Amino acid sequence: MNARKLVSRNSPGYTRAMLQRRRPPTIADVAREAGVSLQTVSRVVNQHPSVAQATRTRVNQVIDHLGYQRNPAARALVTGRSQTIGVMVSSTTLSGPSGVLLAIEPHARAAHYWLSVAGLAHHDAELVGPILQHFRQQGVDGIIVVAQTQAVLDAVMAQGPNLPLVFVSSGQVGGQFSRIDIDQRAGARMVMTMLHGLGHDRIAHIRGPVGDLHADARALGWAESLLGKANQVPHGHPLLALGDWSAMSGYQATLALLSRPERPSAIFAANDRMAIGALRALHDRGLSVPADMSVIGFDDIEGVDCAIPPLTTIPQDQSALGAKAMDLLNAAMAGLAPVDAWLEPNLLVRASVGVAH
Amino acid sequence: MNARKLVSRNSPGYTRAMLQRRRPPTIADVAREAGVSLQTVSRVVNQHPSVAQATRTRVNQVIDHLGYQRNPAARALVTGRSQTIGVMVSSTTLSGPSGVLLAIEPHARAAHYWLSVAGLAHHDAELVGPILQHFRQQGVDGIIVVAQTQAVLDAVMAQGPNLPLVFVSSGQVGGQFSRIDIDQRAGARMVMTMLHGLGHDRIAHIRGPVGDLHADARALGWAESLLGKANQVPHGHPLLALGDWSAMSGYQATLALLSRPERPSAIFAANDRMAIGALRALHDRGLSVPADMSVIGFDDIEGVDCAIPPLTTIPQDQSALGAKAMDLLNAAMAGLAPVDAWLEPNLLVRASVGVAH
DNA sequence: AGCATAATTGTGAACGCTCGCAAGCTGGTA
DNA sequence: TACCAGCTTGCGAGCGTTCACAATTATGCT
Repeated sequence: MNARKLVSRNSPGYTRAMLQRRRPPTIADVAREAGVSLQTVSRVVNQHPSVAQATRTRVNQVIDHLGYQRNPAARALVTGRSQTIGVMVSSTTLSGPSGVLLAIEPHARAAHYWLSVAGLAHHDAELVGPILQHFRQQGVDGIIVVAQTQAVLDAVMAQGPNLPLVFVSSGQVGGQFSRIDIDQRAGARMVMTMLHGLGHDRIAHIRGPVGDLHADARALGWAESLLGKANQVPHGHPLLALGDWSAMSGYQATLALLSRPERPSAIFAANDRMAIGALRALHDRGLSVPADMSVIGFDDIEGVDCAIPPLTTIPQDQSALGAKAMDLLNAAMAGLAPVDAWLEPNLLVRASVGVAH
Repeated sequence: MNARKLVSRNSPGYTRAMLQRRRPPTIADVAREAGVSLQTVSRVVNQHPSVAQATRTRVNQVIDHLGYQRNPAARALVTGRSQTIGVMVSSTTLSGPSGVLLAIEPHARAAHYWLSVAGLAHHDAELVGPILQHFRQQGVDGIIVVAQTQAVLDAVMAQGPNLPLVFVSSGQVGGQFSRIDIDQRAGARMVMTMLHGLGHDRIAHIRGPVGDLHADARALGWAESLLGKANQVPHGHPLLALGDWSAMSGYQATLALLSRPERPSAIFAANDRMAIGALRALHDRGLSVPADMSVIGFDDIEGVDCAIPPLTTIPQDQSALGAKAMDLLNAAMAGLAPVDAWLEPNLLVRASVGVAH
C-alpha cells in the first residue's frame, strides 16, 4: 500500500512525484520494497527493540539498497525536536571562544546533533536577543553560550529561554543553568606561586579590559596572591597596568610600568599577546628577559613558543572544555540537575622566567 | 475551524494538545483569530504580493499578539528547503579557515539562513564523505567548503553533492563549482617585488607543507619572481627550506638556511608563525633584523605587530572573503553560473624589512 | 448597466514521519 | 484443548506548512 497509490486514488490522476523531479526514497518506498508497514521501517530506523531480527535485517538491506535517508524535517515536525544545538559565541578575537567551538563540533556530531552557530563577530549584549530568537525559531534542542562578559550572561538569562542551556563562562549564573570554564583565577594563582618560588616579590600585572570575565578573574588571582586575601582587584595599585588584550597595549603598559618608581621584577600579562608586547618593550629598553625581568603570559597562542625568549604561559585546553560543555548539555537535555564546575589549568614553563635578581 | 476541533471530531476524544504540553501557536491559530484561511496567513508570512493591505495588517497584528513563529520543520517538509547552509572547514589551526567562518556567519544570518558547521578539527580527505553525508542528511540548501588541500577538494567533487556549493580555496575545481580565495601567489609576488626594490637578490623562502594549497601557491609566487617564469617550485633549491607552519619549524629552517654556503639577504616565510621562528633563530645567531637580514611573513596573525622587530606581512581579509563566499553561494542557489575569482591581497610593511646590505 | 479582467481569498491534498492503539502470531501453561 | 502472556506487526491519525487550483470579490472598460 504505497503512498503514491493512495494519492492517485484520490487526486485527479497525477502527483508531483510523477513529474520528473525525483525525490529521494522515503520510508514508504522502503516499506513497499521490504513488504512491511511504514511503522516497522520506522522502528528499524529508530532502533526500537520490538522488531524481529529477520525483519530488521531485511529492512536494513532495502535501506542500503535504496539509499534511504530519513528526512529530518518530517521527523522534527512530528517529534518537536530538531536534533540541532545552537552555539552562541560572542567574540572579537579568534583565539579564545572560537577555539571552544572547534572543540564542541566533533562531540556534537558524534552525538548525532547538528551544530548551528551564531553571533561570532561581536560581543554586544544587544545581539543576544536576536540570536536567541534565531535559535528559538530554528527550534534547537539546546544551547551553548560562550560568553566573555557578565552583561551577555545576564542578557541571556533575562530572556529566559525555556531550553536546556549551558554556559561556557567564568561569570555568575543562576542555579538553574549549568556553567563550565577553565579556572582562570586558579591559573593566575599558579603563575604567582611559581614566581614567588623564584624569589619574585614585585610582580606586576597587565590586566585585560575591565568587565571581561577572564580579565577580571586573572587579575583577581594576581591580587589575592600578591596581597594575601583579596576580594577585588585594587584599582590604581602601583604594580597594576591596564591593557585591552592587544600586543600594542601590552607594549604601552610595560613602558608605563617601567617608568614607575618601584620597578617590578616580573611582569604577568593577562594574555600572550600583551606579553609579546611586554617582551618588545623590555627589548626596546635594553632589558633582558629573564635576566632582568621575568615575563609570563596566558593562553599559549600559536607562536609564543618561539617568542624571544619563549614565553611561559597557561595553556587553555579548549578541547577538554568543548567536550565537557557538550557533556553538560547532554545532561541538561536529559533533564538532569545543572552543574557548576571548573576545569583545572596547567602551567607551561618556558625560558621567559628566571630567579629574581 | 480550529485544528484541535478537527481532531476531536475524528479521534477518540482527546488529543496530545489537550494534555498540558502547550504547543506554540500555529498558522491555524492565527487564521482563526484573524478570521481568514490558513492560506492567507501563509501568504502574509511569506510576503506574497496578492494579499489586500487591510488583511495583511490585521493578520500581522494577530501574529504579533499571539507571538506566532513559523515552524521551520513543517516548512522544510513541504518545500524541501531547510534554510540552512553547511560550512565545512577543515583545519588544524585557528587562524586561517575558522576566520572565514566568523566572517560568513553574519552574512548568512542576514540572508535568513542558518549556519551548520562541521569538520573543524582535521583535514583528512577521509572525513569529507561523512561530513557531506551529514549535510545531506540535514538537508542543507547549500554548502561552503573551506579547503586547504587539493585532496579535500577532489574528495568533495568526487562525492558530487547535487547541491549548490562554493569552494573557498586556492585549488583547482571543475567548471561547475564556484571558487574564491585571496590570491596567495600574487601576495607572494608582492613580497618579492618589494624586496627586489630594496636591492635584495638572495631571497630565501621557508615554505609550508607540500600539498597545502596556500603553501604551494606562496612558494610558486616566490619561485616565479626569483627565477623569472616558473611553473613549479624548484625542489632542493639552495634558497628554499621546508617548514610545517609551526614557529619551531621556521626556527629550524632558518638555522638550516644560515648554514648553507650562499647566505640569503632576506627570508620570506610562508606564514607569520614560521617568520616568528625565523626571528628567533636570527636573534640566537646574533643577526640583527633588518640590518643583517630582512624577514617577511604572511597572514598578519595577532601579535606580530609587536614581534621583535614588528613583522612585515600580508594580511588576509577574512571578512571580505566570507562575504564574497556567501554572495557566491547565494548566486549558486539562485541557479546562476559558477564564478572563479581571486581577491587581491595587500602588503603591510613593518620594521622587519630594510635595504639589502 | 454589463461584461471581461484582475485582484484577492479559500479548499483540499500532500510533504515524510511518529504516535497511540489494536490486532496477529507464537509458545507455554493449566 | 483452551487460554493467557509476550513478542511483532499494522492501522489510522496528526504534526504545521505550502502547493495547485478553484472560487469569490473588486475593478476597469465600453
